[in-house]
Amino acid sequence: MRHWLIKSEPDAYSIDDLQRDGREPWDGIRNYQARNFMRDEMSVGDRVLFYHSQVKPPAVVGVAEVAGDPYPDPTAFDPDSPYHDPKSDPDDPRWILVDMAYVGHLQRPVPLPEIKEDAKLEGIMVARRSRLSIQPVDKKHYDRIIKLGGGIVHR
DNA sequence: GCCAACGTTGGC
DNA sequence: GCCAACGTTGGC
Repeated sequence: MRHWLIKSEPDAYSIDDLQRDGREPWDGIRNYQARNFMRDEMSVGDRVLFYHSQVKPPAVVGVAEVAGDPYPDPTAFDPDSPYHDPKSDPDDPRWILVDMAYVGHLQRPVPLPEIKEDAKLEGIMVARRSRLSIQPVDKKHYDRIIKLGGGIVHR
């Protein structure tokens, strides 16, 4: 099993939204590296840190899991979607996604400044100002974040 | 709101 | 195929 981190702006889609929905297609990803992770490297059941960006402070707030196999992102074909991409041909889809399912909240959020200061989290991608919205996370870093967050709780 | 980082586009 | 211009992300 691999571990990941996904970023979301809570104003657009928060961990509470994922809890309410239970399962959600992770659509709108328009970065090739992030797409490749979903298409080629994620497996059902992989655990995913859910990170809130664009808030003060940014923080890991919960955990999701990969809920299904990859398939074409339908929003790419929808002219009314903000994610519409006319260059994505339905016969050769450019954008691929997986569904994410809610696992739980962290007992308390782990803010970015704390991630940066923690010696055991040295090298974690999100501390390096990476703009990638889907990032692989080492198991030891994943475990450390869960520990700093006081464990996973179901609200 | 600023701006650094960085991915994408398009002219040549 | 290079690279300047441009657009977006996202911390601060």
